[in-house]
This record gives sequence, C-alpha cells and structure tokens, in this order.
Amino acid sequence: MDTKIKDVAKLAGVSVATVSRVLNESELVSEKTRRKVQEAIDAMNYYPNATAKYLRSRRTMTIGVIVSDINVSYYAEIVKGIENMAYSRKYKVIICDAQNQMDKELGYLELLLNRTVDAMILITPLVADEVITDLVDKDFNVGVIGRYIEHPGVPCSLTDNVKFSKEVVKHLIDMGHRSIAFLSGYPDALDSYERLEGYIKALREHQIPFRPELIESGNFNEEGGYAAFKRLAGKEIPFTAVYSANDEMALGVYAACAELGIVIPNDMAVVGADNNRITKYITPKMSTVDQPKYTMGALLAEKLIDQMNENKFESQRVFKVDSELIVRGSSDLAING
Amino acid sequence: MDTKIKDVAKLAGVSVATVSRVLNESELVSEKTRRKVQEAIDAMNYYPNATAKYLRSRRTMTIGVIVSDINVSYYAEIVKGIENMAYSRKYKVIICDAQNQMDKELGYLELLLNRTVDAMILITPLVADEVITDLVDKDFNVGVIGRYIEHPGVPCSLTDNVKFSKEVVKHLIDMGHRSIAFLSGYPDALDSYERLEGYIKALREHQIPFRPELIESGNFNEEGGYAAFKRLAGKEIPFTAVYSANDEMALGVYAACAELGIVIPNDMAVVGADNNRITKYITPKMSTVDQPKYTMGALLAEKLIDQMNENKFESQRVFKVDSELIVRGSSDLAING
DNA sequence: TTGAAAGCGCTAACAA
DNA sequence: TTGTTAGCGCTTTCAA
Repeated sequence: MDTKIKDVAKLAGVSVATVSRVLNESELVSEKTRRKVQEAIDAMNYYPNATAKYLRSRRTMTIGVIVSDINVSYYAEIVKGIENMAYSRKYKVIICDAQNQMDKELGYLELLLNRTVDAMILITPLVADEVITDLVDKDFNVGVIGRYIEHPGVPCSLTDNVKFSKEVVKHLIDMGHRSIAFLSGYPDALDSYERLEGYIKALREHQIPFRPELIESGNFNEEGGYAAFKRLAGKEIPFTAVYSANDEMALGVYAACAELGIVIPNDMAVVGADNNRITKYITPKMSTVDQPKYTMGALLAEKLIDQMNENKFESQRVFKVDSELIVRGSSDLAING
Repeated sequence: MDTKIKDVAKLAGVSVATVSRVLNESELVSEKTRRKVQEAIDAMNYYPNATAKYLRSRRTMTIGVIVSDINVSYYAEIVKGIENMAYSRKYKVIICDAQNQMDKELGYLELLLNRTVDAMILITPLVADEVITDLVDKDFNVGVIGRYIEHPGVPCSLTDNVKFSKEVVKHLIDMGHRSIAFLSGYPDALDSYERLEGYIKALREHQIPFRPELIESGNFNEEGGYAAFKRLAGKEIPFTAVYSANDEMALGVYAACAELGIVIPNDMAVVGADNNRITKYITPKMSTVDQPKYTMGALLAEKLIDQMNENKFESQRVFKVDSELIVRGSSDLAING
C-alpha cells in the first residue's frame, strides 16, 4: 500500500498531528519541525489521501457545474471561467453535461446530497426555482448563471437580456428597418423568452406593430436557424432584418441566405447574440452582442467559494454584468466586410 | 447532521451491514429485508455519504480529463463522449483545463496520486511519454487521446493524422494544384507535426518539391490562421491552395482572403480539418476531414473503466479510428456553395 | 441470510 | 509548539 501519514510521522520523528499541520500549512509549527517533516514527505514521495481528508474535513473542495451542452462555445467559456477561478482557490470542477434534459439535471443534483461536491453551479437550468431554493434551505450551496432566483442564499450571475435585445432592435430600426424577424432559441429557455421580450418592447416603443408571424424558433443551433429562416422566407411576408437570439442560429441564417441568393446586409440585415469568436471571421462580419461569459463564470465561482468559507458573506449576491452591442457589416451597409 | 446509515439501520430494525448491502445491490439480501430497508431509506430521505464510501472502498468513481482548452469544439466534443460514457457507468468527470501549459498538466496529474480520481485521461498532452508510463508502472490508470504511447498498460485513442493529411493533399493535387501551402498548429503539438508529415509525404509521392516557405504556424485558432495567411500572401510566392491543420485556422484564412479580395475556391482552394459544425454553414462550405471525436472519447472512457473493473482486460488497447475527407465548395469548383 | 466489529487515512479537539 | 486520541460514515471480512 501507499505511504501514509503515519509512516511520514515515524520517519520525521513527530506525531501524525504535526505532519497534518505541515500539510495544511498551519502556523502552529516551528520552522525546524516543518523542514524536518517536509524532508520526510519528499523522501517518501508521500501524497496525502484526498478521500480520507474529505471524509474527516467534511468537504471535497469540488464544485459541480451543470451545463446543457459543453460543446456550445457560450457555455464552454463560462465553464472555463469557473474552472480557472476554482483552480486558483484549490477547488476542482466536476462537469455535468445534462444535454438539455431536466431529469439529467435532477440526477446530477444528487452529487450535492451525497456530498460528492461542496457546491453546485447551474448554468441556465431547466429545473424549477423551488428545486433550487429547497436545496439552499437545506444548507446546500448552489449558484445560478443566466437566471435570477429570488432567494437571499443563491448567488446569481446574469446579463440583462431584455435590455440588450431592445438595443439590438433599436439599432435595426435606426438603420431603417421596419419589418424585423426574431429567431428564438429553445422554447422553454429563459434566455429565449427574455430576448423575445426585449424585441417586443422595442417594437412597441417605436410604434412598430408586433407580428407574430415574424417569430420562429431555432433551438439555438445552426441547423435550427437555417430551417427557421427558410420557414420565414417561405411565408412571403416581407421583412428586411433578422435578430437571432444567438450567433449559432444567425450563422444558419447566413447559410440560408447564401442558398436563396439573399445578400447580407443589402437585402437582409442580421444580428446575432453572444459574440462567438467566429462572428469576426465570417463574411460579412456578424453584428452581435458581447457577453462577458468568462467573467460571469469566474465571478459566480468566486462568490460561491467565498460564501462557503464565510468570507465576505454580506457582499453582493446578484451580478448583473453588462453586455455590449457590437455593430459589424451584417447590419450596417456603411461598414466594409 | 444528516441521516446516516446507522439511523436507517435502526429504523429498519437491521444492522448497518444489511443496509449497506441494500445500497450496493448485493444479492445476499432477502427480498423482504430489502423492501423494509428501502422503506426506511425513503422515509428518512437518506443519501449515503459518498466521501465515506470512497475512503472505505478505495475508489472515487471519478475520472479526470486533462484538456488544453475546453472552449475548442474539437476537445469539447471528445469530453462530451467521455462524460456521457462515464455517466452511463456511474462515473463522474473532473475537467482539467490545462490551458496548453505543461506545468498545469503536471499539477492536475496529482489528482491521481492523491486518489481524488481513479483514472486520468489526457487529450493530446504536452507532458513527455515517460511521465505517463511512470504513472502506469505505479499502477495508476491513465488513458491518452490523440497520441500513441508505447506501453501495454496505456489505452490510446487515435486518428491517423499522416494518412488523412496525405488524402487532403492528394485531393488538392487532383484538383490541379501544384503549389500548396500548409498551416500548422501549436509548434509542439503532435497533431501539428503529424499533419505536416502527411503533407510532406504526399508532395513527395507526387513529385512536387517541398517548399518550406509555404509552411506557417497558426496556433490552431482563427486569429493565428488569419495572420499566417497574411504572412504567406505577403511573401509573393505563388500558391493556389491551403491545407490548414484545423478548421479554426481555415476560417481565419477565409477572413484574410475576404480582406485581400481573394475568392475561394476560384483563386484559392482551402481545406481544413476536424469537421467543426460551422464548416457546413459558411460560404463557401468548407472542405474538411471528419474526426469521430465523440466516439474517440467514449471508446477510451469505456476501455479505461473496463480495465479498472478488470473486465475484458485483454481486449484491444489502441483504437485507431477512421477519419473521412469531406470535399465541399472551398476546394472544388464543381460544387455549388 | 444476517450481524458484529475492524478499520480506510486523515483532522481536530484537547491535553501537555 | 507538539502529541494523543476519538471519530468522520461507510464497506467488508468473519462468524453465526
């Protein structure tokens, strides 16, 4: 079997408690003893058994992250922010790819109940608010990204979907468009709903009638955006601009337009959302809305870790991060490429 | 404190051993007892403490995955394959984003030594082969994706980079190109090296002189591909085709060409690699090489789990999966769009 | 088929 | 500043 703390203690000529103190960087060890113990640790090539430590210390230094699809750039970037912050605080991250299925989300939440993880971060989850608040009421640590939870114990990291969606639509109106289609994502996703809300509000504010026929759903992916645009184009209702609730669907619109001989931005203005890296590299460059994805992940992870360690417990609970409209060639004729 | 196994045992009127047997689905429990225990578990809303289980059973049911960047679609898709297979076998996945830094890889490898994870999967790692083989010699479970390790204890999942790169170049030669540039990825990555090797071999087989000036590195990302193409174009060495070692860099080439007024495929043929989802949606559609990324991850995870559970120990160790050249409009004038 | 009891390797009172 | 020791909650012999 492996070397254990007892063996190190024997070699160093101290008690196991002292070795444990050295391992955990306690102040209560004389420099001389510390060095002696460290030498024994190195000599025996000792690694403390993490599982024993977890059991005894009642924490696993692990955070679970439930995400609907890790192969979506938007989510991956948030996860990256979480992972890097966690790493710097000596926490590990368990990735839970729920594939947009609520039962899988629920299944992963058990990791919290059985103490596999110290905390769970939910990214735009499907489960009901009460599932989350019940957990928190039982003293489990849960944070949420992309949705607001009305409960003082739940840190949230959010963008203002309504606000930036209004900006997008206002921009299109400013460019002279009066008939603007909207591509929504998963029907049950909050982001879809709120972005639609912003779209409708902006129309109202500019006295442009809302036409439900100009709304189609594209499930947040390229294929869905492509198909949704084809449906819109098939309706023969004239429109000159599309606001797509994310960049992936907007790329599908590019493909559909190319096929139909519709030139962007001359015949059709297109704006996406999320500022996927590729938006800068396609032609024409895609107008979009930058979301500080990495920051949202990192901020929330930090808050959650602080909360678990009861630092800054009274600090801010809800992080509303700012989005920024980026106008590029797909919605502005005056811009090259 | 939480309910523990002892409490359940008391309520059910049995010993803790019996409860443990029910929990672990042992055969050695009568149906009647099983039901009685299950009722107590449900009544008390009991969840077994995973950390205690880990310590006692000497396994954590957790696999670590070291990846250089989780926000690269190619890697994310592999991780997805691993995660889903692991989930179906009741394993969890810890994600380790090493940011392409060898010291971070080394740091994450400690999770194996301190028993935080039962096994580690390395995706195109930077660390030397001996680091891996040493670990395996000490009986740690390690699997590798995207690199071959000469050691009977290391499962590997690979594509034949040389082979498909030769196919790509042969395709370009068949299309009439004689001056073909190559965009390599990170200089120290094996994928870069092998894809370059295939490129050079194909040229040689077709008696086309190899010109080192036509090689540029683009670090596997859009920005790098864009800059690399600009450098190539600046050299004023004529070339009519580019083979980019991945799709992201090839997208950078699209952007650079758009800026320089070079029309793909008429003035410049472009082929990428990895079959990123976006290749089907940009204009012209990008020729690329499909890699069964998800399968590579899933196969390796399955093998590693089987190995830990000593099933099928003698089965295949190295999985060479087939790649497939997909010719689209970016390299074939006869194809629309 | 069930139960008693040892102990996984560590941390954290408490005592010295 | 250091040591002694009692568990953390579970699994797994071994015995019945």
